[in-house]
Amino acid sequence: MYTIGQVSEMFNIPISTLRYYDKEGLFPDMERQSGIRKFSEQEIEALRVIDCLKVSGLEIKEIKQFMEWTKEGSRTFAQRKQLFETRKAAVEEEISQLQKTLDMLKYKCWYYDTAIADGSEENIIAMLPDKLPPEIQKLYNSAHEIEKEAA
Amino acid sequence: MYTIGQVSEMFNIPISTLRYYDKEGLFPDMERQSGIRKFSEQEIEALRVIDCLKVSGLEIKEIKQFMEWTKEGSRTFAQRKQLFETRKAAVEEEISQLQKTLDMLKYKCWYYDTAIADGSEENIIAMLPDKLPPEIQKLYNSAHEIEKEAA
DNA sequence: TTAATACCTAAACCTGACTTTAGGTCAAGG
DNA sequence: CCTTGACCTAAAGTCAGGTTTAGGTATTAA
Repeated sequence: MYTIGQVSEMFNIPISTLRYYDKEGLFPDMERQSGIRKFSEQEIEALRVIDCLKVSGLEIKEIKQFMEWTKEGSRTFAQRKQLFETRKAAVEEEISQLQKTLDMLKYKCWYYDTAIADGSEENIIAMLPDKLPPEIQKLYNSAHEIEKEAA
Repeated sequence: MYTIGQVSEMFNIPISTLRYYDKEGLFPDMERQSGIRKFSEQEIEALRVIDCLKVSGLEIKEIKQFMEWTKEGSRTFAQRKQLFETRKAAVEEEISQLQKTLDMLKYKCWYYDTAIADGSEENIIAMLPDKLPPEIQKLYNSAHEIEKEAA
């Protein structure tokens, strides 16, 4: 059993945030001893799930909904599973968005590397939009949503 | 040259957002014809960069800063390159966070699959924290930040 | 005994990124 | 001529997710 201060230290989350989460109903079963919150393993695991769902794009209200399902026992297994499946798909989608962002960033890094070496952007601009070095052209196309044309 | 309405359609961005970006200084060179905004290729490319930097975690103010650098010409190549390098590192970091989130989500999917099949969580709980099936154990460890212990 | 800590609440406040509102200009079509 | 549609501005409003403030309790340490 941990106090709010200990949990705050362990997870590097402000105390005010933990209280806010509690107020929002994210720890529905948390016990208290003369008014003082006692975080058990259950709440610790809840914190990991909260972080996971938050990162996956869920709002606090929706996370609360999930926490309520867990209180309803085996009746809600299917709903909970569905939620995680949906979140998984969302995160996979987000990763692939970030990969595209990364392609743009890599392209821009190359762009400025080259501009610095050349002292100007002129040479690069002359290569646009399809005479870039092959590796760079791939990044450029990905970042500009240019699909390979039919043969 | 495009009107704000055309750009809004092309990129699926609300007109109000485009005006907001303009007001925040994200299109410092945009021309107008009798008060009406004219989006050129320059602003179109700016929009792609805005999206990229936004996704990478930059705030609007910081993106404005970048747009101002581009106006200063070759003098700011190095700063701009540095910015993209930093953003690249940030996005790589975020992707790896999402990978860990994905491990948690996969673990939870397995968890509820199994719980549904068993009709209860008991069997699973009995396997915690280190008697899970090997593949699942990996996900669990990753999601719970458990490093492999020294041999 | 008093002063520092660690905890508590309710309610106000903050921030970023938009969105909405209210009121106005201007060109084309019926 | 007058209405419709696409544009414009300034300013107020919204929303999520916290954070801060103000005031209070309980335990411990000098």
